[in-house]
Amino acid sequence: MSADPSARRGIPDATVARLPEYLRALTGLAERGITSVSSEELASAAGVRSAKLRKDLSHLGSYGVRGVGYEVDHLAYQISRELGLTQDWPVAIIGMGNLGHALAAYSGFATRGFRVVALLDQDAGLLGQEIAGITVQPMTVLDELVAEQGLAIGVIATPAASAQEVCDALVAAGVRSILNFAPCVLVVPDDVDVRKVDLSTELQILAFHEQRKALAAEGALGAVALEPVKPELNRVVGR
Amino acid sequence: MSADPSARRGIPDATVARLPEYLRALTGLAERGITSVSSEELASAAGVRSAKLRKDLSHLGSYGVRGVGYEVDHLAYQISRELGLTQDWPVAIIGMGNLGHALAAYSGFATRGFRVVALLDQDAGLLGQEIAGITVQPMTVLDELVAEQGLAIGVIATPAASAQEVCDALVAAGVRSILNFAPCVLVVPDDVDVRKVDLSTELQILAFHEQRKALAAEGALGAVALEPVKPELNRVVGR
DNA sequence: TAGATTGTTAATCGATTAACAATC
DNA sequence: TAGATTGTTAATCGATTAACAATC
Repeated sequence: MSADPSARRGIPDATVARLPEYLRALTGLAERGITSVSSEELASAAGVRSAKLRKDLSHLGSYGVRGVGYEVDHLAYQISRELGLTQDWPVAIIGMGNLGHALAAYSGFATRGFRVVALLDQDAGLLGQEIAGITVQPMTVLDELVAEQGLAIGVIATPAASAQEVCDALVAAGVRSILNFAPCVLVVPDDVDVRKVDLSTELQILAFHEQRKALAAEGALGAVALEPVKPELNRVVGR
Repeated sequence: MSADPSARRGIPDATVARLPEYLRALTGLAERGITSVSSEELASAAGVRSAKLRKDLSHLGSYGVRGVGYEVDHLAYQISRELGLTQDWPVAIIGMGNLGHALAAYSGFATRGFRVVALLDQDAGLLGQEIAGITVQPMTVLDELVAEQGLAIGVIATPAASAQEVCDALVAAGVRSILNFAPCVLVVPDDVDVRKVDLSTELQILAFHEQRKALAAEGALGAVALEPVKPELNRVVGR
């Protein structure tokens, strides 16, 4: 609404969801030694239109220079700060099955201010085992993790059947941000945020569009062009 | 627009994205022996408001009975059909690192009409190895998979550096639906759909909201209630 | 100054919500 | 018929887009 940084409140959800992609694009440019970028170039690297990018960035403040563009390092820093990535976020992963294993070993977490401080499992058989250099602990250490390590984010990688129970334990310990990989709806208090990643759901959405394309190819839908696409770098369906 | 099923075209993206969740909720009800459900009950199980559910379902047709509700099995079938899940979808996973391993072993794919028909990797060292009962093959078999197995969906689980190359190979072979786990933007032709799952992005969005909550708790944002929440079962941020 | 590009405006589009007439 | 619940309407809200004035 205003260029005054103190007046920026309520960044739209849709904008927040795109900031990480902008940040990644900027990091890539910086690695290639590029120090300045226009909204057109950055938008192209992030797979969006330039108007959308400028609108998004306008919610953070006025960090560009008219006629010139954006300074890569400065904009990257501002986005990092807005996302809260200038601080360190301790993360716990619960559920050490195949997915939990993969998440524990995933280096992408560490790259952006996230630090896996604990791996937990309800299965006593896994306790003490070491995964990606971290010892698997029981759920009972949650209170301690919150109090002593400042744990604020929990990642649920358990089967659906135990996800709600694990979620309840996280909430009881004071964790208010949860990333849920279990294919189920979690019931939480209002002040707890849940984001869900569901592999099967993503495939089902793809299948819907794939089916449409197959039907269109067969001509079953007549001569109507099914999706009059606009030119865009990365055609992302849905969302 | 109309209850005539032949007139239903262009189901909104937001609706399509929720259909898998409705389907899952219905499956759960069916397993518990429940044969009939109201929009209020089903919405609650799926974590949305009943008005939204009814609006969503109205795009598929008129499958409820006023004063009574929906027949669980029938509605589940209609949603399955709409999503294209009454047919079998062959899927190939490319990139057999930690994540690829986990995806190959993930049983959630098989439950809903998806069948992993191939595991591929560019690394010759992995070829011939067996993962989750499937032999790892080279990228060169792609053409054959499309021609003989009807492969239509590819899952990219490679590092970001090779994702575009793998994507190009998939597109060249005729795959038009891609689920991308690599943290990068893929450039594809207009008729190819890409959905992206990015673990790090999800955490960054959580961090943004977590930071806001921490600031609010400190009182740094004054006495203003930060997010006047509406009562909803599952509080999901963003999207 | 002339050229370039931002930040903002205003129009458009799509999604959500509450309310209720239709109807079982 | 009375009670319940759907499917639809209309209002509201939020996101996208194109165009351009501001300004480096």
